[in-house]
Amino acid sequence: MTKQELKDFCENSPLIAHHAKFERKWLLSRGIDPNIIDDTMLLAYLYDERMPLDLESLVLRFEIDKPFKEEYGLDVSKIEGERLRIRNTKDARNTKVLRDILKVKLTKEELYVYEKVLMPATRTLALIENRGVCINRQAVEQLQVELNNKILELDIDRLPEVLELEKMIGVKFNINSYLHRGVLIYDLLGYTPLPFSQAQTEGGDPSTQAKVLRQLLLQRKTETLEKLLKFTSYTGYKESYEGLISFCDGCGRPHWDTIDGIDYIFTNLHIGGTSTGRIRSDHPNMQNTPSRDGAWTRKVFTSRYPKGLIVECDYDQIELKILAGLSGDDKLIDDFLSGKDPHIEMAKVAFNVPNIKESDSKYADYRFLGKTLNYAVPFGRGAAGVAFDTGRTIPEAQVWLKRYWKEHSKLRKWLDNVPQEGIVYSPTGMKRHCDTWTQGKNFPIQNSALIVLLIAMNQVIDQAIRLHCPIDLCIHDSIRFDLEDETKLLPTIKEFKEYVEFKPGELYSWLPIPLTVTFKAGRTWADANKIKLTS
DNA sequence: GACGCGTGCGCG
DNA sequence: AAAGCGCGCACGCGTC
Repeated sequence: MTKQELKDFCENSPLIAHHAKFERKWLLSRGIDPNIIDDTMLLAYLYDERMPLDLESLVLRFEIDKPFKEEYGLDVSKIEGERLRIRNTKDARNTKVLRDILKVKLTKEELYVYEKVLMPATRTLALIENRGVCINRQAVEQLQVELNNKILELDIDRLPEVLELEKMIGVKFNINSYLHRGVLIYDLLGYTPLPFSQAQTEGGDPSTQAKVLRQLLLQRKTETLEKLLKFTSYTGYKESYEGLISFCDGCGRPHWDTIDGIDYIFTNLHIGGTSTGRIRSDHPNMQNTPSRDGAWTRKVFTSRYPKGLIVECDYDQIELKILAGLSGDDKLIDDFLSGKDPHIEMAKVAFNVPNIKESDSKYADYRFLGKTLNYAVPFGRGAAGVAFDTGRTIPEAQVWLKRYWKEHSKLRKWLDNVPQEGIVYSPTGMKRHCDTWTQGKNFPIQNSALIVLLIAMNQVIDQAIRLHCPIDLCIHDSIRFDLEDETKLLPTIKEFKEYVEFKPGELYSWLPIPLTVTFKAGRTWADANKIKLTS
């Protein structure tokens, strides 16, 4: 078969795949855009998100075929010739049977979201993965030196309590050992453990996580604890970037490559495998690159083009808007429609700072804390948790929570009516088998937001390529682009907006709030907030 | 020496 | 009665 014949066949015949994104990646990188109409991996995921999704497990689970003692369990790349042909024929037949079995098991709503959103998304994600994320290798090496210097400057080994600890245990202090940290903080530095369950480990010991240590620091400042906090975050970044640039993943595939002298990271974006429908990223995980305190380390990610810009498109408080729409909570909806910032509104009441202004030096910190509460309290964070987050006492938090729920009575009512366990449906048509009530409350929200992102990306992906501004990453509620020509920034995002923003009721009939985005752009990912364009 | 689990940390 | 949810990854620690 010639390449042209393969192209004609793949683009004109209706194909069934198991793992369509994977097949598409290979074909798309060779200029073939296959006409895949079904993906048994996605169908199985929609049927039961807890199931193992590999073909062999599914074929056995639905009793389609007996296990092949010799063939299955064997790496396909190690099978050759006639045996490979037999194996592939069996796989193809089993995939078709599996498709027919699964399709009748799904509801009309599930099939709708499958056909209209998830199947097209396998193509979108394949195109994104094939692009790769540009990274400056020299900058990474420089960053490692920078972080090393910061770590050395802290001079942890010379701190009196660390010396004492080493004398006590007879080995070198190890920041990664929770036993070492526990003894150092609670025994040698003499800090009193916080009285919150959130400040304890699963085993009941006082936790040594940074969040707890920051609370302890508010009570009593010590040089050792301050340095310890910095030390953990610096070593964290260092390890994170070391992982990023290590040549191979666990399966021996390179996940970064040099093409025409430019380095790229090729992450995997998985559409299945999460309980809520969210996209996962692994080998390496690009969805957890530092963006808060360590945002400056993102300077190693640059545009692949000499005159290019990294452009980021973030949805404005999408999950909170969906929560407002689904619950019909008047207070939340009014806040959004009157243009108030719900996070700073939350901070004003929760921290008792009604007059905080944007010019205040603590404004950003308060807004961030308000945001954590906005995404925690509705989903079940209680008085103890809120007290822990805000540094208030539990009785204070109880009073405040009571007021919050009184103001958001409709939200409360909606949340109380979510099924306590078992199958929970999202308005998108997808379902989840929930173990706890809090999972049930969270699922429709995360899932509805995810579907918005997928629809937006499906709509914008081809335009983005056409306008020389391809998508190269997505992180839950944001889409990352790499713009070739910086002078085209304004017209490009103006066109993108048409595809990614939605009017009230346009996507979800129950959502009376517009879904808007904020575009940010910059020379590197670290300064992709220098140019900011809001609706 | 390999493995599972717990802990902690990065992100949304 | 009390409870945030969703991920991936690296490391320590204990077990086999």
